[in-house]
Amino acid sequence: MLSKTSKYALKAVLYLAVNSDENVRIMAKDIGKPINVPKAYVAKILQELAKHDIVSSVRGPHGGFYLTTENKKRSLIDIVHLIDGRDRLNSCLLSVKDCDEKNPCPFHNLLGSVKNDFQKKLKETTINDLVLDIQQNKSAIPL
Amino acid sequence: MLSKTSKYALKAVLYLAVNSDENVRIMAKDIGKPINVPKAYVAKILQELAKHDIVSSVRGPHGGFYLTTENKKRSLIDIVHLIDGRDRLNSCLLSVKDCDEKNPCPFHNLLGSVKNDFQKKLKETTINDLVLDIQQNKSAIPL
DNA sequence: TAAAAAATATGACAAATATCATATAAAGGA
DNA sequence: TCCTTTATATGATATTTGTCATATTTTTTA
Repeated sequence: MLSKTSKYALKAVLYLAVNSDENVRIMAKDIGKPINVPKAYVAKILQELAKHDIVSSVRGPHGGFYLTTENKKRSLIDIVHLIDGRDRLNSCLLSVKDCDEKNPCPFHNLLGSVKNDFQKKLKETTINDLVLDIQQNKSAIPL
Repeated sequence: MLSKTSKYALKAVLYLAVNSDENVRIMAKDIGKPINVPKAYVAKILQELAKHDIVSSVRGPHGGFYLTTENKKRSLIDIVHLIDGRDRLNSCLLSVKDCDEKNPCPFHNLLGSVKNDFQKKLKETTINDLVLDIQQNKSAIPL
């Protein structure tokens, strides 16, 4: 449902959400370890995220990646859409070509609601929501 | 969530469920087209399914693949487990190492229920259930 | 203004997944 | 018994995805 890359992206963004802000930046090379993602790969992913304004970054000494308050308001689905494309989540779970509500494939009725739930949650949840959960001990880092 | 291969497997099995029985067999080469799966690949998948008794087969003239009434009673999850292995469905959606109910990762609370739903439905639904849906016009082939 | 520190851009390499091809074994019919 | 027809086993190739490396650009600071 989600590619490894977008899982990595979600973890990286959440890590930044918890540990960075406008004044505290984190370098790419320091992010891989705590979230269990190969560090060169996380760097590449962060670059992509920065390019699309999902995370912020500055170069040079004391630079790094960080999340602004604005950044933190984004919905999780933005991240997934950027990395995996919109189709991956939207398409029929069984990849049946002409499957939709009107003409459901046999798996559609069965799994359609699951898929909708999934999308809905990703859509409704912001990065900040997850940070709050962590702060209220409802869930735990490390990732 | 599901590999392409297990989607193909599900489609192939369903196709056989609808179109074959102990006396009516279908050759590998005739299955790919109607379900939109490369025909050499579907053959390979069917062999794997046959080896594990998810579909039945006979060789030689008038041979082919088919589903017995017993075969049709299987749950969909058996197919997925065989092809993708048990871990793929069970593991944390974000692949966080030590994530479980007791120590949920930030995505666990959010998406855990979706995953459970998904598994539950696959577990509870048999091939035959899907066939019935089709016969009652609740859903449609082609795949 | 030069040197150093960081992100950025690009692409090479590796691994996993999907696709295709072919030789072998079994079954049935002549 | 031999030929044909089919599945089976195996492996080669291609594609996609993930991983790693490096040269370039921008920013800061001395």
